[in-house]
Amino acid sequence: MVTITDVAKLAGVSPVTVSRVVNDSDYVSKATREKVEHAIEELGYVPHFMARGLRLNRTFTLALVLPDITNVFWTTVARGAEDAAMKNNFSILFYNVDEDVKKQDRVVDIVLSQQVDGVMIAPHDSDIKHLAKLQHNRVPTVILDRILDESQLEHKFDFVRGDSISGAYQLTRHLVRLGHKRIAMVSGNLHASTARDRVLGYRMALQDQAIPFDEDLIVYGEFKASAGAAMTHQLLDRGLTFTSIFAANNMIGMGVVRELLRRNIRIPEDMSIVFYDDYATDSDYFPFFTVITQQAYEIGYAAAEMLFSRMVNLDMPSRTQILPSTLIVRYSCGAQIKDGKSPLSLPVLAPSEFHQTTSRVKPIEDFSSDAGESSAKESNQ
Amino acid sequence: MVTITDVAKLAGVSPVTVSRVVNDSDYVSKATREKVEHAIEELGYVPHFMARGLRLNRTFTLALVLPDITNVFWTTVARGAEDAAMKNNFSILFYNVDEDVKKQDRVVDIVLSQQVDGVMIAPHDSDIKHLAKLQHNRVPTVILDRILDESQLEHKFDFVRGDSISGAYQLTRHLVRLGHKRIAMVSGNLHASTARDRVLGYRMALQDQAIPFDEDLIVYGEFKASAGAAMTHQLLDRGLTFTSIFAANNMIGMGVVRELLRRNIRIPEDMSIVFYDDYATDSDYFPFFTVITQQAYEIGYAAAEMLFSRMVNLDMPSRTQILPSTLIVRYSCGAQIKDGKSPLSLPVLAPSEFHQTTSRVKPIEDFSSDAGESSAKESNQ
DNA sequence: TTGTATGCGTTATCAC
DNA sequence: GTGATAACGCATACAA
Repeated sequence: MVTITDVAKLAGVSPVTVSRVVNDSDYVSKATREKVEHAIEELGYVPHFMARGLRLNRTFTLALVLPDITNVFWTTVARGAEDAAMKNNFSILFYNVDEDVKKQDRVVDIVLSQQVDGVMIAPHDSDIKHLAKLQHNRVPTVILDRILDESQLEHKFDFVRGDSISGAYQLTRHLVRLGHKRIAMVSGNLHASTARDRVLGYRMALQDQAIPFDEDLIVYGEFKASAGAAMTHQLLDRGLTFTSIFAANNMIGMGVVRELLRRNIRIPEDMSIVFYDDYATDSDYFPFFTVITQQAYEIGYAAAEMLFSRMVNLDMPSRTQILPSTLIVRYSCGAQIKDGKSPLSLPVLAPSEFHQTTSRVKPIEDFSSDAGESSAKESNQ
Repeated sequence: MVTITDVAKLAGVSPVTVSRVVNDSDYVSKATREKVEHAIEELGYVPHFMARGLRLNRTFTLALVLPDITNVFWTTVARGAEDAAMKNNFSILFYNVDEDVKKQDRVVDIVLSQQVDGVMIAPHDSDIKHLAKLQHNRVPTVILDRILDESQLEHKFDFVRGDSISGAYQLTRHLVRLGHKRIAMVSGNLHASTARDRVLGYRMALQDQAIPFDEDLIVYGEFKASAGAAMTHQLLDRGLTFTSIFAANNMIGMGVVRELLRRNIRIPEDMSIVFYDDYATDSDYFPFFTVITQQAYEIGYAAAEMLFSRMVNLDMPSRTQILPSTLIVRYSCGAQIKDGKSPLSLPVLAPSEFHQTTSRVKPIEDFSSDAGESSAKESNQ
């Protein structure tokens, strides 16, 4: 590897001078600057971030700790965070923790070891003590998406999140205005404040519209599609009457749809459905479900920016930034039916048909894929 | 920050001994080991990766350079890579380069500065010279998803990708078997080998089925939804006859759907459509489009593993791993119509209605969102 | 089994 | 303007 010393030798100067050129610090005569730049070019020198970091006690790296990058919501948050980071010449280390406290603990330790300059994390509730480690090491930290009970904590965190209560309120009110009185809720795991807040917003909307709350219309589970399907199954088996379902997030919503399809329950003719969180990056291009959409990109972007300002002043008071959500009305509720429009209607299939039609066809074998390449080829996975 | 020396002092040993305990290296008596571990616990010591890395010339970090994390395909690749990395106690730095050569060049430099132990990159074709920097610095590198012309290169890269030719072949053959003879293709940017290969597979399938190839049925553009819509617009305006559209990836596919909807062209009654790449993480939960799906997770996982093996032996011959793709038949082609089944049919709306129905409703203002918090609140974004 | 000395590549400090 | 020196935290070689 080519070091600052190599460059110095070639340019006939001292390493310090090279450093000054690289960092644009102090005064360097135009002549020597050019000599040095030439040498850098010739040798293909790139500064060694670790060495610099060791010296400066900075890594120019942020950590992003998410439940699962596979969810479009988090994906978009990540994109916002990365753009903000890149703009400031920072890199992003990302970790998936799957709403798993153990994984989260482990990742927090790794993040501390990595000496990142800031952490953005959507934490599991029951992990406050471990999160306190971040404070103890004075690592600037922004809590994403969720609320934490900070009563046990010495210092307060910074927060960036959407407004789940208001969002759930809007979504529920929308259903009520369409005439729904029996609205089931397929909720997330209560360890996350978002799940609790969405239930709260739902209840507040019902109350405001003088609709009785029925506890049996709520089911709780993981923020996953499989859980959404399972919860819907459970809900339907209770034999209650309801005309619409509120899915507590996009993954759950997918599961709800799946289970309804399986049971030949049509959307929206037989059952209306709304999601919290949009279900595709650019879902306007394929509009179907009515959703509350959060400003996911902005949440990520704002979180990174909040870290940068925090780095400048570690002792400023803690801040909370709440970004509004937006109701996007599409075809998955009963409204359009009444208006006589032609809604998107999901297919009604017998379970057997369902599996038949979404068959997986084997890849062809009679066809060599590797056209012009002669490199070794493996097919193990 | 608490260092190895602090621990040593508290435990009454030398720093080296602490190092030995932390790294499980050499012999340490049980008694001292316990003393040290106790001290570590008490002080909350975490090893300093940068310092260690400077010494060992390793960072335990991989770089993942993607076009755009916002695309579910890349998201899933990222998840696979992260899981594989985590399993080996490695972290992942991720970068979006948006098919932009400039951004890519910049990121390659950053990645070199970061001294990562390996790089996974889905590169822009016209950037071979810059990619060669990675080889020049002997950074293990895996090329994701694409093929590169390596003729200018001193060394060869490792590759992990799906088989675009075969996949496109299958997708096209599927359409032909359903009776389609005029199949348009909305292709990606030809700088990516995937775009070229998908066109190739498409042409080969046509040829094998003795269907004439019509150059005017292909349009080229970015791998983005907006581009997909624009290309479809362009294609439709040519006034040609065709019964189906092959979208070269999921993003493009979304754009195609959008433009068809805008023009009141029904899917699949008026136009069949297939995508290369699935359009949602768990699209089985919301089955609609017929797609070729790649083993995205496995691609990411395999790429990381390939890096690990490369680290062990930098001089082993270069490898190419090609993962098969799978055709998933759903409702977006003409097949189900002939069978008399009830397909999912996208809504037919006049453009005005379209915008009306997918309206964005303003968030409610008469509702205080911040229930129990007293922290400062900002609303800038 | 444990400790001492040294250096990884960089930059802050101080000297010239 | 430029250079010498020291230090960031850690792990290796070698000594004890």
